[in-house]
Amino acid sequence: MTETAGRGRPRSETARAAILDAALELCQRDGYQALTIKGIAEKAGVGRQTVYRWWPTKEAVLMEALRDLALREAARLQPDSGDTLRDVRTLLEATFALVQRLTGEAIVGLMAESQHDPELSSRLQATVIGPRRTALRDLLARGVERGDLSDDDIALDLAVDFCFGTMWYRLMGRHAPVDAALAGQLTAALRRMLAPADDDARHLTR
Amino acid sequence: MTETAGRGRPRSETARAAILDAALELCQRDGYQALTIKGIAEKAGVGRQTVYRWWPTKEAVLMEALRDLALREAARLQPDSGDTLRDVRTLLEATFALVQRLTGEAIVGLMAESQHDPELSSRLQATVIGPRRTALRDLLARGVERGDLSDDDIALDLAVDFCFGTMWYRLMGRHAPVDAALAGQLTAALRRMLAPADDDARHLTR
Amino acid sequence: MTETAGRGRPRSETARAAILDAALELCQRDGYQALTIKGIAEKAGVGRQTVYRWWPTKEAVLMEALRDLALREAARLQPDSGDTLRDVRTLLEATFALVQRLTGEAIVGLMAESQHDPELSSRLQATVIGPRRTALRDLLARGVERGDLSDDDIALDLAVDFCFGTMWYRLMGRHAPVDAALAGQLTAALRRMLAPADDDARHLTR
Amino acid sequence: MTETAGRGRPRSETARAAILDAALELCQRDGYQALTIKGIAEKAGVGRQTVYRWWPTKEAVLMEALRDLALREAARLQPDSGDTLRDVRTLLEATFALVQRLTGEAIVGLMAESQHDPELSSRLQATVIGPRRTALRDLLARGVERGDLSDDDIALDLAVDFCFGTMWYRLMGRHAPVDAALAGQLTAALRRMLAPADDDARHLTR
DNA sequence: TGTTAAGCGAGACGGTACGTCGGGTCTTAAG
DNA sequence: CTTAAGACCCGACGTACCGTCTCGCTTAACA
Repeated sequence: MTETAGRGRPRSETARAAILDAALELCQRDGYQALTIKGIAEKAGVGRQTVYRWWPTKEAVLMEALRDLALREAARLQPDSGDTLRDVRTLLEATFALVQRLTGEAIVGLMAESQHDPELSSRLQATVIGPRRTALRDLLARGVERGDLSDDDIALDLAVDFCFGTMWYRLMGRHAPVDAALAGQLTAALRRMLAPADDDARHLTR
Repeated sequence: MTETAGRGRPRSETARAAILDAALELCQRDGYQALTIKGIAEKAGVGRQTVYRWWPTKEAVLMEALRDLALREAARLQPDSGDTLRDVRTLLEATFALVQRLTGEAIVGLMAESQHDPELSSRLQATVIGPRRTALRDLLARGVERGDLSDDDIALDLAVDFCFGTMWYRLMGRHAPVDAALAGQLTAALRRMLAPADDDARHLTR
Repeated sequence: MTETAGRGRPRSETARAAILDAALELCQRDGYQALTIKGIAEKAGVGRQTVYRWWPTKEAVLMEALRDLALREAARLQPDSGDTLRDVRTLLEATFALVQRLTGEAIVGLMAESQHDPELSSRLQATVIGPRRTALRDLLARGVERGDLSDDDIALDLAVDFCFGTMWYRLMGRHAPVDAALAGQLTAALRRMLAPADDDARHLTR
Repeated sequence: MTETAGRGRPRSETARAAILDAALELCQRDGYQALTIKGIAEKAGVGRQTVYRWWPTKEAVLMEALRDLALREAARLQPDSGDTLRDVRTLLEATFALVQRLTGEAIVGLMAESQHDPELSSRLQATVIGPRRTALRDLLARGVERGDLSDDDIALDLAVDFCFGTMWYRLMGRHAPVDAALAGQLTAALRRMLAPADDDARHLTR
């Protein structure tokens, strides 16, 4: 359906994969700013035009590489152990591990770039940021339904910002690690923030 | 004291200011990636070499521009109304206003760049991120001393990450505004997170 | 034969010709010292890199332009009318015309430059100076074989220096024209210098 | 008369000499094209403005340096041994030695430059080329008066071109040395060219 | 003897050309 | 009709030198 005709030489899947791999690797090695279409093509052993034929910019190449990665990890986004905060913790740990492993540099660069590129911004949102955000939001909302958490909408959104905001802030500022321990601390803090408004906690809501 | 020799034509303060202004303005107009030393020099009405003479890279120019801004705003960093959380809210509002007004783009770009430049990373930390972070941390610590807040160290650091993490996350992702309302919500959430540890909240400290 | 691989976009002959033309024209218009690769590229309507891809310096561009000119004129270098001195005169007239028409400025500049560039010096010798020199030398040598001229080797070399030395000296110093009249005077002087050592001239050889 | 007022600090003769020396030395070391006012000033241990105050261009600096040299050598230009051709030989030997020793590079460069700078051309003529030319011309003319040489004016001018043309041609082309031997050969050739006009040589005068 | 004015070394200033690198487009021959 | 190769035009890079301009400091002649 994506392909119109069956004629002529078919697109090389080898080249596609080599380009995406090269893009991610170079971005991690030399940084987003130093990433170059010429460099990607050379590293991938591919003609420059082969990159331009399929992607308009280096941002698009990175986006596709990240999307491929994200798809492979998507399964872990919807755990359901019955314990909401345990599920939250699992999701955060998976996310932190992924982000540590290979994409921090690329995504921060893309985010910087998206400051002046609304189209990139929305694609980034749709592909990388949004799904994760939604997954966590859904998990929390399920907790509210189950009565595990209070039902304050603003607090729910803020809780998501809290988790991923802290993650990005630390990735960028490097003042503290982004690891399983952080997942634990965040989960614990969420427990307090989102505790059901029962008698014991009445004084907190004020 | 900063100058060793008194000989030769002295540095032009006019040129310095014009360059810093031009850098900030162009960064906001066209984005960090599109910022160019050539562009800065032309906008400032200055020879290109005059930029290179004093700053090695566009990052350095931006850093100095941000530092100048930060110094001018430094006064607002230590309010003391007697009410810890009111002070926190004041600090956050001031920070959000500043960041909205003119530096978001630049700082996000610098942060992206600092992913592969440890030296830039630490200067960014020392100049822009750290002071604000410390200011908030100190405010919270004072609250602990006064008994307004619980004394959990991890929770304190996490609270700072919460505030500024959310700020950066929203600045980058653009999924929600960074304004006075957010300051209010964050302050309210902090109230719950850092409520003095009474019996009801003992489990949080683990 | 000169090209190894047949792949990739072939070199543009249009660009090559435009560059050589522009170089000669600018050199004549503004002088050798003012000649600039940037200027050549712009005049030729060509990217700067296209010049640098094929020639390392402006000297190399000029050399190739002169060589092309020389090749087109090569035919006139070996006249044979049966009368040696008539042939000499023809050769000199052709050379003077060429040098007047368009290359004086360029060649003098290259010669100045070649004072500190042995490689340029030898290429200049091989391409521009040498062939002309050899052509005249051969003409004179043929005259010696035919008995038209005396066979003194030193005198023969000196005669060549006489003709072309005078040409360059006048081109540089501008104290006298380099024209057909000079060709006649030189030829006449050569007749005396190189007269066969017969009875009438014995006293000249000393 | 050249100086208007006697007030203020007098010009530093030390600086003037250092600049002229530096110019000549750098020109010989790196070539005319690579000669730079900045380089001259630094080599001379002098402020750049001190060069610009007294000379408008590097050409002017070189001209003055050459003029100073020429003045010091002027004495040798008018030998009179009674034997015209011996005097010629002496003049040529002195000239060749001078030119070899230190000025070839500079003068060839200036000549190249003078192709597009009539003012420089005439100053070069007046200072460097002309005097030598005139000296030789006068020597030959004296020979004519004495009856040592034929009185053909064209031949006389051509003889001068012959001597200095050969010198420059060899200096530029480097195909043969410019030394005392050449002075001898040229003198010998002149003897033939300018032999008193007897019957055998009548046809030369046309 | 103190004032004054020009020259001095130093070095920053606004410019321009350098030679390199990457951008994005194009034109080949090979598959 | 895609691929690798690579030339094309364009323009930013960071450097060097241009010629001009301020500095603080001599260094005399004048007052």
